[in-house]
Amino acid sequence: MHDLRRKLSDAGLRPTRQRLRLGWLLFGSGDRHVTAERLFEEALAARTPISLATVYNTLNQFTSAGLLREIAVDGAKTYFDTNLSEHQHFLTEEAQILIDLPQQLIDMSRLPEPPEGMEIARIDVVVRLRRKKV
Amino acid sequence: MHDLRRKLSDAGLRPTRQRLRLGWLLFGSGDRHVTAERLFEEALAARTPISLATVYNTLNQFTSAGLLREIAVDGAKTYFDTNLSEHQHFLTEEAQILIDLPQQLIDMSRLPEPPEGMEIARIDVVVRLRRKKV
DNA sequence: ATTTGTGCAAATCGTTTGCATCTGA
DNA sequence: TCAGATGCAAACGATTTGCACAAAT
Repeated sequence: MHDLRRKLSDAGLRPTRQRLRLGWLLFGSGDRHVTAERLFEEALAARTPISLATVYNTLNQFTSAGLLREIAVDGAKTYFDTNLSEHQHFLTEEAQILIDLPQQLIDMSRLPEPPEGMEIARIDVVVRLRRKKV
Repeated sequence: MHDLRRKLSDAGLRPTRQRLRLGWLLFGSGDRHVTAERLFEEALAARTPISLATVYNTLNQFTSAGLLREIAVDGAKTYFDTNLSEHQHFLTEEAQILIDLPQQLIDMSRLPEPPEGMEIARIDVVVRLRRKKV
């Protein structure tokens, strides 16, 4: 509880009602992958009066404060991940659900040389799944 | 030239003026990474009367016909790749330019077991680059 | 003649923003 | 008190779609 207030103020964010609520939903129960829309619905279901715009703003603020990580999945929607460690994802095509991959897939020893003057910022890996046809 | 007409009709697509033009721009000069907007500008520059909607439609048709591959980069824009082989990309953050990676990054021997009833459809890897700070 | 493609403008979808109003330190 | 947050609605940018017209088989 107080960790959360702490977490927010350490990040330079005022612990407002809605930020505490969203923080609680996000960080209260292990690793999570959420979209803005989803989190908005959860907040409403939890009787937290909040606007979708605030959910978007909050997710972005949490992300630049380093409390969340944005996940690069193509398509329209943006996902946010509470698991900040280096890891990758399964993505199920229909349900659009993300699952953490159990291990590193990248062979770091074979990382390519980036072009002159550039460095590697991040490597995104998404393993797309489809329903197995029988 | 006739390859292209051939390519289109093999794919069940009528070789119309605009499809031939776009096909020519796309497949006429090695591997390419394009957005709809970009290809639209090129077509106009090449004095091909075409509408942006048709460019979108055509890119999607080419993709479902297996002539193009969609690249999963997060963010708003969708990229299409004429290189159909298994490969990955560098992405420069500001310029939003894609570059083919010289080699496979994925350690295929360590591919994870997909969840029950699912199979791996595709693995997307994007190596994000940033300008090296001096 | 029939089917398929094209162009335009309007519609959609996720996300952002401007601005007036509220709220927490 | 007063900077910073919130909510709403309008703005946005990429993409899709509905429909009348045009072109290909």
